[in-house]
Amino acid sequence: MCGILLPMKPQVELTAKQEKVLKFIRERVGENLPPTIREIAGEMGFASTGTVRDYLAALQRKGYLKRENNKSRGIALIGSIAAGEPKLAYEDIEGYVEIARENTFALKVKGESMIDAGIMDGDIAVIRKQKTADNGDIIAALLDNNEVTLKRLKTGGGKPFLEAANKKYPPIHKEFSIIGKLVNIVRKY
Amino acid sequence: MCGILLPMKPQVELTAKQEKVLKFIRERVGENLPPTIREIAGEMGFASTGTVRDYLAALQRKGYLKRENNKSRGIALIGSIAAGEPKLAYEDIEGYVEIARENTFALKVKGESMIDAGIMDGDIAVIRKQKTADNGDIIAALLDNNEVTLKRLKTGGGKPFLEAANKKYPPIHKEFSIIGKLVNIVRKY
DNA sequence: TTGACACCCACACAAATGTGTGGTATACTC
DNA sequence: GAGTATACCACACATTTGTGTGGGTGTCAA
Repeated sequence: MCGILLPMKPQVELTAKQEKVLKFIRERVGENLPPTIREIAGEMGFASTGTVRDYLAALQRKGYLKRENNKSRGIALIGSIAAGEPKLAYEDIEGYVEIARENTFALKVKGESMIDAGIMDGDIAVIRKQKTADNGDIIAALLDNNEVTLKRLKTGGGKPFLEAANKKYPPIHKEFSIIGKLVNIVRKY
Repeated sequence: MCGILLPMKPQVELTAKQEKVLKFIRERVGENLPPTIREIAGEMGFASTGTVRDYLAALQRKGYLKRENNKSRGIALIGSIAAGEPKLAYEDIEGYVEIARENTFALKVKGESMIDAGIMDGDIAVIRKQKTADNGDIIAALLDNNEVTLKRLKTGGGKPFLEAANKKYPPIHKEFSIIGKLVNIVRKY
């Protein structure tokens, strides 16, 4: 199955207002910065921090979040999915997906020669510049005709060569130099 | 052939120590809570908060992060997608590769059921939340057993169903609801 | 009636946190 | 030499933030 990392556990019912507070917290956590107690109060229109504490205590008791003492913004969500209305488990969502950026360049993949490695026509390949690579690495290589190509490097015993990830394409035994190593693939739908 | 094109903006160089500070911040942001100035000082072994401020100022000047004034943990990274956070990107041909960020969440793909669509185990799927989708769209669907799955939506004539992109997996005709539509795939090597 | 809970408030206090204003030293460029 | 950047420090200060204590209302079930 192409399932996904999402913990499931029996849900305790929330009231409408608790739901609203939780929703706000989720939004903020999604934006990578959990709210402070006073930010929650401001958003909800509460005049007292004590009110927010009541809510946080309830949400914690019901298993929706964890808190760290004496720590600013120390609210962490606990993932869960409720039957019916999907509640997305932010805990298992990658907080941020890092794309290599330093000493890199990007190129757009043309063709199908790496399709068995899950690299498709039109994908963006992020390449980190380096002159060497290990056996099996996918690299950007410069061929002697000045063409740049994305292939798997093979350094078995003899002379290194380039291998496509598509049986229809034969290995390349021509001269080449390594431009860099593939570090990311980004695809748009 | 896999080929060509590329420009990529040269990054402003960081010193080794600046790199180390940035790495720590990235780790913490990845754990969904940016560090405080004193946490950075503690980690780096600095005795003064002023030292950290010098580093943050340098990293900000060089375009690696943004800060919000008078806000605890108000450090935001630039150059990585933080679910919801503005700004990703790094250049590619036309300017930069943008990854959808509004109203989205990210999931880590498990399994091989979409491999024929070039989606592999461990890939990060960026999903835009929406309740409907078109025939042929790849969607995140919530099954009745609370499992979330990534599949292609088929709305031919009769009842909509889910289709894997791997012949070994049969279509799913169970009840499901649409959580969102796949807008990006990001893979790390 | 008692108790548990949801749902609010005021206010004080301590801790955490960001900021400001000074230092010192080295290295490099112009 | 002046200027700039890096790389540290000390310390005071204001603000932000979490916490504590105490108060109130209403509902609902036992």
